[in-house]
Amino acid sequence: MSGKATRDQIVEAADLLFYHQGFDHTSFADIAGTVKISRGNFYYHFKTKDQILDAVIDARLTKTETMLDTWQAAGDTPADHIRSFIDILIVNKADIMRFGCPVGTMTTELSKLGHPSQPGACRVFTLFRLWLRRQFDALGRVEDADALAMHVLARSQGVATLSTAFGDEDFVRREVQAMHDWLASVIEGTDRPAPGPTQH
Amino acid sequence: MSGKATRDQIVEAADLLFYHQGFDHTSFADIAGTVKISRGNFYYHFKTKDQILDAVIDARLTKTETMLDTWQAAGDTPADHIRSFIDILIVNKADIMRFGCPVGTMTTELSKLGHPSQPGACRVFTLFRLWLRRQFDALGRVEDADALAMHVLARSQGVATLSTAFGDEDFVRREVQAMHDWLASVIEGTDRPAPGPTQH
DNA sequence: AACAATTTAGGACAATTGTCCTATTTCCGT
DNA sequence: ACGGAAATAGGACAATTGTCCTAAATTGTT
Repeated sequence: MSGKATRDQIVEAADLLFYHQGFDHTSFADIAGTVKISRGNFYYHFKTKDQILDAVIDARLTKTETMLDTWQAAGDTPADHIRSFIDILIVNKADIMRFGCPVGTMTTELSKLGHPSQPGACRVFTLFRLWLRRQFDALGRVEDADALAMHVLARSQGVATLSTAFGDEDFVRREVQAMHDWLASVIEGTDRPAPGPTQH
Repeated sequence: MSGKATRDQIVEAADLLFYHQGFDHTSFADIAGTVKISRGNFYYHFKTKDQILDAVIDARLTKTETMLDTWQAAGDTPADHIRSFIDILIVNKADIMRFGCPVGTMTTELSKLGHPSQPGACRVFTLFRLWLRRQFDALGRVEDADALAMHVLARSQGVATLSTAFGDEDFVRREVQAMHDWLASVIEGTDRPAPGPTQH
């Protein structure tokens, strides 16, 4: 088999395992088991476990970039783009309720471990942040575009964390709807909107 | 030394280490190192690592219950009580920026590990949830009190996660202010408020 | 002071960890 | 078909893990 293909399989399996079990709790044996490769063969592709982590982060970065580009290229309005981001919570609801947000949980774990790749993992957040910032820019909220982007990120992270804790599907739907309502008030209102959940 | 005192020291040290490094990544050697106790002595107080985890969860439950009772007993208005909760993000800002929220990060980790004590850890969330629910009840928002409580919890969790990722102190202050503004609109408004961040 | 119960220290134990080496197999250009 | 490079398998290695046992030390009571 081509070495590149094996390497990709390792990265893909590690990506999933890091998401499902966490980076620290995932062992070489775990990855080898899913890829069906001997443990010794790892050393040919990656010298250390940290190198696998960096490869996973790189893969996530490019995958996220591609997804955002696709949404952008769909040609909808900036508001539609933001709505697409919010709806990740619905589309990936099953996974998020079991394992949380891949980005948030990994950055938190790496922070606790004091791992040197924490800033790298955080760059995925930055990707979303800058992309959302551009959408709010296009909506005319130039001065507070970054604050609004961070607000959307924070709301999403909070919903993800609590959905993992409680496993309450209705809660997720309710909060997603509240975020959509909030976004609508941001778009229509000339004045700054007051935040909070609406009823449904 | 009395066995009870040693046991308490173990639980206290484990509590901090689980918060700082995560449950899985914390070893008996780590705890023994901070308590200055021989590794063998653990077995007298706790048979397994999971028993230590349960003891830590119990300790957090009673500590949280005490804190909430203290706030309640202060005799302020329900709105003041909710404001006290929101301000945890400011009071514990330094720790939260380094290690995240103790409750959120532990429930997430235990979920990923498929650990049997995950529901136990989640009970700390439930403590906050029911307490917040009572405050919104007292404010007259009886029908949607639980939804409002979950909303406050989610916003706090989101701010905690992103503050750990980015380490942005201003972001925390901004979002806390936005939560206070939102709360004010919930209290004053007869109609259901529209959510979102206000400017400062 | 002597005794029994509680508490502690030190280490054994098998299993697992990440890392690394070497022999073997597979692949591809000639 | 052959030779050299790429890729893989299998295992060695020291270190660490959670668990568990036993002897020694400490404590409190008589």
